Amino acid sequence: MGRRPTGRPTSFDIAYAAGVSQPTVSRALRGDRSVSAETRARIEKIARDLNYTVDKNASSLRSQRSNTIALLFFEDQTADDSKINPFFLAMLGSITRACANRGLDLLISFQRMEDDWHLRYQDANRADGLILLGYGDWEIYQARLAQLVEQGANFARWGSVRSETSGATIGSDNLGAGRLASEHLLSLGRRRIAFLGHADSHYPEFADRYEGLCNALRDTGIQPDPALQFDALTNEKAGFQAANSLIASGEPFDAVFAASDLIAIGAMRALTAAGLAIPEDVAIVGFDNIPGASLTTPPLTTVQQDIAGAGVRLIDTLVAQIEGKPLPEARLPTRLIVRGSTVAG
Amino acid sequence: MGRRPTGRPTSFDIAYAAGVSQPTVSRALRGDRSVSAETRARIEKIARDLNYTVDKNASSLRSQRSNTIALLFFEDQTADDSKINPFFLAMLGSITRACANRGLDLLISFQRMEDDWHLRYQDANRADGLILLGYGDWEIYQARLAQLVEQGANFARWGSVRSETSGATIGSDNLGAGRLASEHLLSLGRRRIAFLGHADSHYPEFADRYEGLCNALRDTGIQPDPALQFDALTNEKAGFQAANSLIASGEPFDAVFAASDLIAIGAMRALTAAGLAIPEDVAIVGFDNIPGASLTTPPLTTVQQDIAGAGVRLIDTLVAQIEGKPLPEARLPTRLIVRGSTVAG
DNA sequence: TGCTGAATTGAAATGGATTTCTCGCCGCTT
DNA sequence: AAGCGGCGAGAAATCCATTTCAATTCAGCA
Repeated sequence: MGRRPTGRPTSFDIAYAAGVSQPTVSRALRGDRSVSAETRARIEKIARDLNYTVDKNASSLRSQRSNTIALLFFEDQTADDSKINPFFLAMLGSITRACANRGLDLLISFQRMEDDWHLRYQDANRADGLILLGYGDWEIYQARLAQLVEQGANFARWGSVRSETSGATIGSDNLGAGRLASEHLLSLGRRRIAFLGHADSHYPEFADRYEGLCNALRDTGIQPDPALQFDALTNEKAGFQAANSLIASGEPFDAVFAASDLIAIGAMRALTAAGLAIPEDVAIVGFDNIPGASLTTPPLTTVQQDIAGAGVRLIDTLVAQIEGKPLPEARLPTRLIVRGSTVAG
Repeated sequence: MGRRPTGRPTSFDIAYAAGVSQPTVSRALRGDRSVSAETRARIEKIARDLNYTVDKNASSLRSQRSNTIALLFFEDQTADDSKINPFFLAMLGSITRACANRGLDLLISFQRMEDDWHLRYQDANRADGLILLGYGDWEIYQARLAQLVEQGANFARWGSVRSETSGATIGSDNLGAGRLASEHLLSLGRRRIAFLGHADSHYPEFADRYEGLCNALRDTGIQPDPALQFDALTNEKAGFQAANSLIASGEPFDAVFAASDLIAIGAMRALTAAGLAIPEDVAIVGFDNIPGASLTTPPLTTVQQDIAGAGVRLIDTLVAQIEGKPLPEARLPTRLIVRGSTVAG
C-alpha cells in the first residue's frame, strides 16, 4: 500500500529545494544532456539527501516505457509447484542477473501451456517485452506465438533455432550438441546408440538433437536405426518407461543418448534394474547438466548448455528487437561434460 | 474525443462507445457496486469487444496500489548465476503460483546479501510489499530488516520463526524438525550424532535445528557433545570440509545430521572417501529434500519442508500485513523422508 | 551594432486511470 | 406537501513524471 504517513517526496519537492523547475529535475536525473553539469550535480545531491526516487508508475505512464520485461514460463504437464524443470530454473537465475545488469525489472509468471498466457501480458503494458521460456507441444506453442506476433508484441523465446518461427528465438546449437554427444559415444566404440526422447516436429529441440545423432552416425558410415528411437517427454518417469521399452524391444544397443538429464536419470534406473552395467554394458549421455547430474551413480555424462550466456543473449535480443536494431547471433555453443556414465573410473 | 487511430483503446473509448462517462467505465470494470448491473454488463461487453485492458501504470499511479509484490532473493556467497540454492528455487515456484491465484503480479530480483537490497524497492512503489527470501549472516540481515521496518515497508520473510525479528516471518518449525530427524537416528540406535552446520545465532535456522537435536538427545538421557558440532554454510564444499574436520577430530560418531541437503551431499562424499559405509558405519540425514537428494548413493534421508504451503502462507501473511489484518500462523510443519542413507535396503 | 544559433531552463500539455464532490431523481417518512 | 436518505452517474481534481514548445541568455560573427 503506498502512501506512508510521511509521504514520499516528488520531483516538485526536489525542484523547490534546488530552486529550479520540476521538468529540470526530471531531465537532470535522467541524464539528459541539456542540463548543465553544475545544475545536475546540485539536483542529484538534493535528491539523494531527500531520499527521492522517481515514481516508476508515473514515469512509465508518461513515457510508455516501463523498463520492465515479463518472463513467461510454462510447461506441458505438471501442476506440481515444486517440480519445475531444473534447467529452466537455472535459466531464471541467469535472466534475472542479465536484467539487473541492464537496469530492467523482471516480472515473472508461471503458466501451463494450455493457458492463454499469450493474452496475459499482451499489452497490459506493464512490460516492454516478453521472454518466453518453456516447452511443450509445438502445435499449441506455435499458435500462441502467432497471436503474439499478430498483436505486435515484442518477445524473445528460448527454443529450437531451426524451426521456422515468428519472432526472435535464442537457443543452443542442438544439432551440433547432438553430434557432440554422439561422436563421444562413437569414439568409445559404441555403434548401437538408442535415442530417448521425442524426435518429431512437435518437439523441435529434441528433434534437432536426434538429427545431430543421425548426422554423426552417417558420417561414421552407420545408417541410423529408427527402431532405436523411443519417445519420451522430459521427466524421470518418461525416461524410465522409454528405457524399459527399449529393453523390451529386444533391439541390441550399447549406448543411450537421452534428450534430457531427467530422461537419462529415469533411464539409468531402468537399465540398472535390468541388470545392465553402466557404462560397461551401456554408456549413457544426458542433456542439460542439471545440478543432480553429478550425483547419480555413476555420475552422468551430459551436454552443458551455456546458461549464463543464454540469459544475456535473450535480454540482448529482446532489447534489440524493441529498439528495432539488428538481432545478435541466435545460436549458443554447448559443451560436453564427460563423467562416469560413459567412461569408467 | 475520438479514438486515436493508433494505440490501445482507453477508458474514454469505452465510455464513448457505451454512452456513459469515463469514470463510470472505471467503476464498472473494477466491480464498484455503485454502478447498476445493467450498465456494468454493457460496459464489460464493449470492453471485451474492443479488447480493452486497464493501463496498470495509470491505475497504480492514481491508486497508489500496484497489486504487485516484489520478491527479493539473496545469498551470502556466490555470484555464480546458475548455482542458486535449489530449495529457494523450489520456493519460487510456490510463491509464483500463490501470487497468480490471488491476482498479484510478481517482480523478482536477485541480490547479494551485502548489496543494499533493502533500498531497491523501498518505495520505488512498484510493489505493495516485499517477500524476502535468502540466508546469510544474521547480523547483516537484521540490520537491513531494521531499516525496512523504519521505512515503513510491508514485508514478509522466510526464516527462523523464533528469533526476535521485526516484521512478519514465516518458516518451518526448525526446532521440531531437528527433533524429528534426531529421534529417527536415535530410534535406529545411534548415539553419537554429529551436527554439520553453523549453530550460532548468526544462522538462526541452523541453530534451531541444532537445538532440536540437543533436545532430543537430552530427552533420551544423552548429554549433547559440542565437540560433535562443526560449522558449515549451505553448500557442498562446506559440507565436504566439515565432514573431513569431523573425521580428523578423532571423535567417535555413528550418525550425521546435516543442516541442509547440500551439506549432506558434500559430507557423504567425504565419508565415503574415508572408507566409511553409509548407513552401516554412519547414518546421515539432510534437510530440504532437494531434487538431487533422491539421486545420491545411497539416497538421502532428509526433512522435507512444506514448500507449497510456504508460498501461500508468505503471500497470505504479506497481504494480511498490508491490509492491517491479523497474521496467520507462522510455523509450518515438516516431514521426515526416510531413504537409504539411514536405513539400508 | 545587430543578428544568428547553441545552450539552458521554464510553462503548459500530456498519459490514463482513480477519487472526491456534486447533482438529479426516486421512494419514503412525518 | 415538505424533507430526507440513498442510488446511479457525471464533472473535475488528482497521481507524478515526461514531452513539447516557447523564452532567455550569451557567445560568435559580419
